[in-house]
Amino acid sequence: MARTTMEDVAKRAGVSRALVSLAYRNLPGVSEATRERILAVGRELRYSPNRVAARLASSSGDTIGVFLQDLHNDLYADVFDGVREVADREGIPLVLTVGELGGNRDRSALETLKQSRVDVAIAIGLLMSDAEASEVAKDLPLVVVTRKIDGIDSVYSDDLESGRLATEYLIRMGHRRIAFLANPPDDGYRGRRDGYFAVMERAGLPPRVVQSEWSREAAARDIGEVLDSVERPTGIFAHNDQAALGVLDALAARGLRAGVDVSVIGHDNTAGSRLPGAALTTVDLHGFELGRRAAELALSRIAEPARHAEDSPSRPTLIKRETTASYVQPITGSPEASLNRG
Amino acid sequence: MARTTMEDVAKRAGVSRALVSLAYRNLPGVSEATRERILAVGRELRYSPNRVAARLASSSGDTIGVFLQDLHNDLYADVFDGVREVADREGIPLVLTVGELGGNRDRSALETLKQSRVDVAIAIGLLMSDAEASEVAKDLPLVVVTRKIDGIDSVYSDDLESGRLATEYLIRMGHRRIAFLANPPDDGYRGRRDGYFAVMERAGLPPRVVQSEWSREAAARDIGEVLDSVERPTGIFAHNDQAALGVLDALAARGLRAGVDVSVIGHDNTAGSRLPGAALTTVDLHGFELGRRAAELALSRIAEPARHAEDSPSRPTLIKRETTASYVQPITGSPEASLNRG
DNA sequence: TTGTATGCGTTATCAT
DNA sequence: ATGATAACGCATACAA
Repeated sequence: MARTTMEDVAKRAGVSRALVSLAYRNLPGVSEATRERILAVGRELRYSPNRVAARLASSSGDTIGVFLQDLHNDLYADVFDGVREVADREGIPLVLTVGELGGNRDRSALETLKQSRVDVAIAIGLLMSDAEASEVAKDLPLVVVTRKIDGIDSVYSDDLESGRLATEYLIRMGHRRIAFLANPPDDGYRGRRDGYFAVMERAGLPPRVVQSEWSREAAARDIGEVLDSVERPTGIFAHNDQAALGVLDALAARGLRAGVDVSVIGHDNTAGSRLPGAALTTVDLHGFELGRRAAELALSRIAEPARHAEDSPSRPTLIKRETTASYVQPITGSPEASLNRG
Repeated sequence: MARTTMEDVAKRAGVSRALVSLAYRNLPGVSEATRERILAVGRELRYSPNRVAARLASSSGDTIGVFLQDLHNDLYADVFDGVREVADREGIPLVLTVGELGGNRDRSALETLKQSRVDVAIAIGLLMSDAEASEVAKDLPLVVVTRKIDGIDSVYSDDLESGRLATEYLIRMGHRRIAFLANPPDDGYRGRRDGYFAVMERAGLPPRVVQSEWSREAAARDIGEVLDSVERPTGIFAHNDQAALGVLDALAARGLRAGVDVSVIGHDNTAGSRLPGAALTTVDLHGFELGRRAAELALSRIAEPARHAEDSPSRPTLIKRETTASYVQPITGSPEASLNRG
């Protein structure tokens, strides 16, 4: 099965291996006639070039590795699409590797990429610490996406701005009790929180952070406790859409209406957020575009391995949908009312 | 950068390459002392084994290729998780390849897998024709998932049963005008439609098929026309969740309420369908489990390359949520009323 | 245009 | 337990 080698084809076609190699790669140096003949023989013998051997022999591998943190997160799929668009354009093969929700697989997945001798790896949604990433980057040129790490090519959306956009919007809508549903406190991924804090402080409002994990279920559970408290927030900014959907779950479970009883903002503008039922207000970080820029950086890294690390930041956009609404002050002396007096 | 080879380590440790190889693979034949020393030297030299070279040299590659039709479809992510669970257990590396919504990439993606010399490929959501797949399978052992092809290992859920489950449920809920929103008429993927037809015929109801494409947007567009017609269906069975969500879009755009004005059933029980807003009634085909079975078949194919192709069918499950409800007969002489007289 | 020789970094066989 | 050496299938610099 796929046992025939270049040698076989060469012999059968009465030429040397070198010619077969050139013929299959559409390189100059072969007359059109012999190329035809070689390919014909190849088909006849069901020859299939061995990429493994090719990559080992070739000095100029030119391969890009891609690490995807989670196949269930649509944002990453968007980013991947962007990466692939430019990889296709350049005719560069992609080698994929997939992580796992908590980030426990980051290390081994990147290790696999390194051992596969990709020239550079695009890491989408990496969770390992900055220090660990820098360590990896010593042996494997990295381009991190949705994140910024000093000394490493970084493609990201301005998370501080995201935090500001979301929080300011809620405040403008009249909300005062605004909670931030936070991701686990790993390195990186602090911008949204910082933006939230900055705006809350400037507005003289008390921040309220709800720690959670990397899953919709955890988000529903953790925000649930807060929803059951007396001082229930009227606005919630979740660190990403998955978490925001968890908030919607928690609201639904309590008979509360998103966009009516509580306003919710997510982050990423993922496919799920666009759902007619969800209609989640969210912050778009333009995943496809991030992917394209990451691939461009990867290419430039291949072309110039020793160049300085580059940053490629961009601005997020607020997408207003139906889970946010103006805060309407309750009629009686409820906790909400007293808050507004303060 | 990752330039040091086994040779370097061997030299530095004062042993032969062979020993280094054995040491790194935890194979017997190396004394514990020298193994330690070798690994120590390896770390010191930042040595990273070259998988490419290893796979070329190794006779027993034992690698599984995985083709994913679409990164945006959560079902495939579930299947992948299942595949990976058993691959991890067996310590077998996975090589990934990603397709494209219409299926235009099926061919080249499988070709890549073949050229990468994987021992067997698990094809998730393949769209190419049975004939084409059989052709590919001549050179690359295949395990197709969510599909059944004669002569090829097939892991699938009984789609005929899915079609029956969904259609019968709608009929039991009192619906009479039930439409099927169909996927493109490729080879394979006919079961749901056939099940729909069978049940409709048995019930003496006129079937109504709405042809569509592989995307949510197309589904919204195509079902939209039907919704605007006079003989609007009261129940809609969509070939998968993506399409069903498109139906929800179309309903929302017309001010119609899913589960009230029109009942909708999807297929796959994908994460999106569980959304609180969507709350889509759907058919679960247990993706994770499909993935595990596919991986098992792949393993058995590696162990016994010449064995006969095997089928691994399973039964789908109806998941009742909120987009379906009993059909309530309109009061006046509307089209609905006249239908029920007939 | 075509052919030859050498190397790529391993694994695996066969000695020692 | 350890070492020398032949594959593995191809790319490539060089010679013809």
